[in-house]
Amino acid sequence: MKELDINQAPSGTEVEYMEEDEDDESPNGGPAPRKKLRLTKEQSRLLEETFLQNHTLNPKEKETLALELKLKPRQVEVWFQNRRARSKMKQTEMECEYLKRWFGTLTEQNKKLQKEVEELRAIKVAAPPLQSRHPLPPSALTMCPRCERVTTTIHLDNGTHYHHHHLRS
DNA sequence: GACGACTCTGTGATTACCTCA
DNA sequence: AGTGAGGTAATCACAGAGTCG
Repeated sequence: MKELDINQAPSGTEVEYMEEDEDDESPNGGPAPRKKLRLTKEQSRLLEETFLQNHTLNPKEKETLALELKLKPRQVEVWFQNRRARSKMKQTEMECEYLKRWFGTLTEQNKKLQKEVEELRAIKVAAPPLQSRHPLPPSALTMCPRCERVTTTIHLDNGTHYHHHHLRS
């Protein structure tokens, strides 16, 4: 496993520590609490800019960028790992939100279609003699291009035909 | 207002494990 | 088959901002 102390920034860096304490050990001799490094705005900006161009770095690019940022290559590597992971998580969250909304509209559509099915059933029950003389072929159930609803075409004796919901409206 | 305790969020770092050359 | 490099996923740890009594 990689055994690098990445909490120890190279001397003379612009890395901001929250408090100045260069010791590796606490006064009582125990292990020093892990300090959290914060990148400067400029470091973050350059990292971000590089990330937008390419989400992964080859060893040469990593080395060059680390030199430019006055960070260890390992720190640059970690930054890119985290950046990839977190942008993927953000993307997944956005997709999740999208699917939720899509589910909502599909549910709405489903409700409307169920209602239409009920209406069609009602028509079928209300007009059995007409249907018995002129049984509806399956092709009579079509999508109306005008209102984008499922329609039943009703054929009359004089040759005209109507869509049921046009008659009702 | 200012304070301290607490919570939340963002992010640097670590670890375990996986994949591939 | 074994190995090392580099990736992801999960998690830890800390800083800083926000909130509240």
